[in-house]
Amino acid sequence: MDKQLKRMATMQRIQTTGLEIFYQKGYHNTSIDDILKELSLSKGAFYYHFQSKEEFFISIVQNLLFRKVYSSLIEPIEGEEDPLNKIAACFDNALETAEHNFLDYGFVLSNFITEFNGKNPDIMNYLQDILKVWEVNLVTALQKGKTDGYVNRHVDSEAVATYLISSYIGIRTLMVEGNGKMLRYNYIQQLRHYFKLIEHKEPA
Amino acid sequence: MDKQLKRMATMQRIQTTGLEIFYQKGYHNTSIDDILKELSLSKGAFYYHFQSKEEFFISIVQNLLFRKVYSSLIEPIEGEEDPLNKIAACFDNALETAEHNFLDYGFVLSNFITEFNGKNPDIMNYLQDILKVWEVNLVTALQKGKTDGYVNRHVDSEAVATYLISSYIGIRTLMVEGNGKMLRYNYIQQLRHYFKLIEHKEPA
DNA sequence: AGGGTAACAGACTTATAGGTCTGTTTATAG
DNA sequence: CTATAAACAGACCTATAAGTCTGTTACCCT
Repeated sequence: MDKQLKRMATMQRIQTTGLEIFYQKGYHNTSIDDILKELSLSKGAFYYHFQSKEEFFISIVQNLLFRKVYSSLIEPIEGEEDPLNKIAACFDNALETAEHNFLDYGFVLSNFITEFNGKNPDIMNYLQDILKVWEVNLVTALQKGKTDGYVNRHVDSEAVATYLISSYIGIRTLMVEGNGKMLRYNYIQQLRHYFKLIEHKEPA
Repeated sequence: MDKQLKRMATMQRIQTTGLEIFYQKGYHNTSIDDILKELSLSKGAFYYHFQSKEEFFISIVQNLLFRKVYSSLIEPIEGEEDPLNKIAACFDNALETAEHNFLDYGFVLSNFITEFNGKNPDIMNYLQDILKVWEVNLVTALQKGKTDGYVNRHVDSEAVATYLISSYIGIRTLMVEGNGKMLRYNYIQQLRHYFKLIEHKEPA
């Protein structure tokens, strides 16, 4: 009984620091030993729990990465009214977290997408699934915003979602260079500016 | 006399296919042998011309990468009137090129920034220099647009530039997943939408 | 024409990284 | 308490990749 728990605990431990180091150094630039060293674990332990480096990474994507993106970028918007303000607040919040990281490595998801594109279609699918969920959720929120009178009925929800995701991925990529505060401020300013165009306007 | 030319030609050859493969597979995932194999050249040739893999990569960044970004994203806007339309056309053009690549690997510059962030400050500087040139050029174009009566005087040029670069980096990252046509269409649509807000409005 | 050097070939060295395998510890069941 | 299997340790194997070094070819200069 307790064995199962211990097993899960160890796997979680390895996955957690695995994601951390993969995020910092990239998949190809990280060795299994790098992760094991951090945990003071042995090769035997690792390969007892995971079949290979690739299978290990996929398990991280499905478990930790998805939840990470979901809790920070999807859940805060889901089901809420006034989607535009919610999205802006959610993005601002996520960027604030990034800004206060001493050394920021960008948006985890897009980093991996960049790294695996054209190299590993299998992993790419798992990563793009997360993107899809995000996009669908944004579109749903925008559509709901229309019926609730927050979003102009003439806007193309899918196009807006694409544009939002693009800009977010981009600003997170730019923020790695350091002056995150300025970038965040400018970005949110323009985002809110952009939202003025697509929000519902009361007929005068 | 001719020696010098031959030297330059060979170096160019190695650099060109080097950039190609680094772009496709990433820096850490490409070996010198991968490049040499493509060229049917030997280790001796490579290390005769370049000191190390890193120095080789930096030479590529300074020579080829800068020119690539410059000619496709900076030069078409430089000095032109009506900056907003020019920028939209320029972006659309760049995205069209990407769209028609059978297998797209994203925006070269941001790919490398993602890969080297936190790992090699030296290389990062060279990469960010290119970004800086791009940003400065966009800001200049927007400012000029103000005096020429194309851009609203109240817009924050630097914030707009940041926003533009972000969205472009993001859309290029997204386009790797395949349906580039739809993404490009949606993106440009929203971009032009956004531009309506910051363009100069004639007082009624 | 031939000596000398630039340009290149390719075997070799060394380090690292993914993965295997055998042995040892630990914990639970009977 | 002990047999047994899970959980882990760590030496080992093998492949690859960066970089070195010696030898060879090609071209220029006098």
